[in-house]
Amino acid sequence: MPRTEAQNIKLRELRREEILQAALNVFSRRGMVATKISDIAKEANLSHGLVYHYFQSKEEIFTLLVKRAAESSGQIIEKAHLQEGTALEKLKWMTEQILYSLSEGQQILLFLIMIQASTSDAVPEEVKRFLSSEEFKSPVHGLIPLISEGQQCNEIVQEDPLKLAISYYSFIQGFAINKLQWTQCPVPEAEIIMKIFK
Amino acid sequence: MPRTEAQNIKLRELRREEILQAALNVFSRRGMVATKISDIAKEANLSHGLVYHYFQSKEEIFTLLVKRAAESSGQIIEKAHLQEGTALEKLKWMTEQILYSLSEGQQILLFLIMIQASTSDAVPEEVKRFLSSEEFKSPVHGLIPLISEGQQCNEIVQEDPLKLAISYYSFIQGFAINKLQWTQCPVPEAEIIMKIFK
DNA sequence: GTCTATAGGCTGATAGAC
DNA sequence: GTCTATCAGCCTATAGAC
Repeated sequence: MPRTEAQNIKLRELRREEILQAALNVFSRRGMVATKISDIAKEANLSHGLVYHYFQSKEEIFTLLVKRAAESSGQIIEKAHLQEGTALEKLKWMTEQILYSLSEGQQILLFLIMIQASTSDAVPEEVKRFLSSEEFKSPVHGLIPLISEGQQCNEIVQEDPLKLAISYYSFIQGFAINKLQWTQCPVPEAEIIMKIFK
Repeated sequence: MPRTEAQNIKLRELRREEILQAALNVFSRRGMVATKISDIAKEANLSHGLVYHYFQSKEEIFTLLVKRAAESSGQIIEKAHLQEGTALEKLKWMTEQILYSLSEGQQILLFLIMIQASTSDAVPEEVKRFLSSEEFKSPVHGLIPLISEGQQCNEIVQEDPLKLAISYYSFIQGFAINKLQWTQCPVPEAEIIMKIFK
């Protein structure tokens, strides 16, 4: 009995995910340009020709991962807004979530893809367009409303919210990089970084 | 009258510097692999063939720049140690120096080369060897003595010095990246980041 | 010292067998 | 769906003219 159409679509989707996951692993450590299609194929245990059966090009794969990373970083800020408690409590919750997600699993790899995408000139045009489009909201700007809210009820120091947001996000990005360089580096407590708001 | 030998050496050294500077400009934005020798040549206004008259390979140029960046980041920590004042004052002085140097000139480019070198697998073997050699002392470890000193006279909070050093250095690295992404981003005051030590 | 021309190798992408 | 073989283009590095 042949597989139904729905099953075929599902299988195809599964295989695409396998390839995307493999690509994420190699892209995040080697960057887009230095990664060969054959590296991705090897990581996913299939032939390089097959990668092109599922994706049109290396650039398409990279672009998909960048969009996924952007979505993921947008979601955590959204979730923080929806959290119970004061603005400062929401920020602390978010910080704990991020530090935890950076210390386990592959969330950190999405983070690094995002850093690559936004710091390198050698990325597909579509990535550049996406990052400067309305569709993409930078994490720094997503943080500002939360910080301003905290300042209004005097939970957070009266500094330029933009500078605070940049400081906060710098720490997060920098920690992701540190973690990649040195996998077993200890994870600082959320309280340490929260001090910049006090 | 022909140039003396000394003048020739000097001229050669100057031209090498021009090429190194051009390479730093393009490497820092595109990464080593995505940078073509012809990109460097174009940036330095000379032919790609001539680059090979002064350097053996693209990898040699990149490796030289990594070593230069490592030296530069080591120097700032050394200078901080030699500064007058308490440990906390030394740290603040260093933070101001770094934030200033990241907001002007090309110091930031060396910083970014260092980040690339230590986060990417796609770097020359010699860079990997250098970064894991005794010769190279990571900034995080350079900071620990200063932090411990501050803790002994109770200027600095009694937290794991390693976690404090990681937090501090994460912020610095992250800010360098932010600055690259968004050149006109405002520079936070040193006081903001110094709060993590309080 | 500086350039242009080119060799040689690698890789992204495709074609076609199974 | 999956693989292997291959094409075409690009890039590093060299050779050789000026």
